[in-house]
Amino acid sequence: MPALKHSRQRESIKNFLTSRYDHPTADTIYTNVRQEFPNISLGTVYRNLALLTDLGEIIKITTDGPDRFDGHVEPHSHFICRKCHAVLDIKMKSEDFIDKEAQKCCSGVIEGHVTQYFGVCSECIKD
Amino acid sequence: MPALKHSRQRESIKNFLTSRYDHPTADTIYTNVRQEFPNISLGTVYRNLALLTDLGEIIKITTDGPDRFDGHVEPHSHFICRKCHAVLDIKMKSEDFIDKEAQKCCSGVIEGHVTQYFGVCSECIKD
DNA sequence: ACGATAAACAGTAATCATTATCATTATCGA
DNA sequence: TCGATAATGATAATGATTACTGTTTATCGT
Repeated sequence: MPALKHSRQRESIKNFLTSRYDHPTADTIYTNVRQEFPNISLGTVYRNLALLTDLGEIIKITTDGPDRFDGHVEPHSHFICRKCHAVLDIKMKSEDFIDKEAQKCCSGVIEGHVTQYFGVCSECIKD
Repeated sequence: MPALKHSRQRESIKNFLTSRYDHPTADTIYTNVRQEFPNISLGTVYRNLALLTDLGEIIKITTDGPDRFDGHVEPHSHFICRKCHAVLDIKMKSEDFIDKEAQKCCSGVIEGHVTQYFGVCSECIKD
C-alpha cells in the first residue's frame, strides 16, 4: 500500500473518462490523452487505469476484445451491440433484487454482479 | 459456411467439456485431451473451441484472465469467487424477467444477457 | 526554499492468450 | 477407391497487457 501521489497524467485520464459515455479502450484513452501529454506512455495509461480501478474511481469492463473503461461508477449495466460492438448504458431498478434471487441458490456469499446484455442497438436495427 | 466434417479431436474436446463442471481454460482442456491425442496442437483446441461456440454447443466465458469454457448450455449464470477464482454454476428462475426489465430502458433489442456474480465461495469463507 | 525519499514517469522489452499460416492428413460422398 | 476439401500439427505472428529500468517529479520535514 504505497502512499498515493498526485499526477497530472492520472488526472487527465480520469477527466477524459468522466467526460465520455462510450466506454473507450486503453488505446483510445491513450491517443486522446496524448493531445494534452504528447509523450505519455501507453504503460502509464495502463498503470493508471489499473490503479483507478482498484481505487473504485472507474470500472473495468471485460468483454470479447480489449477491455473497456467506464468513468461513471453509479450501479448500472451494459448493453453490447453484436453488430457494431457499441457499449451502451442501462440503468434499471431491480439490481438488488437480482442479487437476492441468486443468493437463494448459491452456497457462497454474493457481493454483487455484473450483467452484460446483448442484442442489436437501435442504429444497427435499421439495416 | 464450409461443410462440417467429423473429427475425433473435436469430439474428444466436446466430451471432455460435458464431463466437467469447473469451466476449464483452453490450456487445461489442451493438457487433458492430450492424454487421448498426445500430439494434438493447442491451435486445434482453440480452433475447435471457437467452432463449438459458434455452433452453440458450448459457451465461452470471458472474464479477467484467460477465457473459460462451459459444455453445458442450459441457461444459467456463473458465480466467481474473488479469492480462489473458482467458477460455480447458479441456476435461477428469473432469467427471463431480467431481460424484460432491462428492455424497458433500452432502445435496442435485447436478445439475452450474461451475468457474473462475484463474492466469496463457501470454501474460502472458512478462512 | 532545500534536499531526501519514494512515487510516477517515458521508453522499451517481455509475457500471455489467441489467431493465422501452411504443408500434410483425415473424412466422406460419388 | 478416388478426389475434393475440411481438419490437423507445428510454428510463426499478432494484439493486449504487464514488467523492467533509469530518470523525473511530487511531497514532506527541515
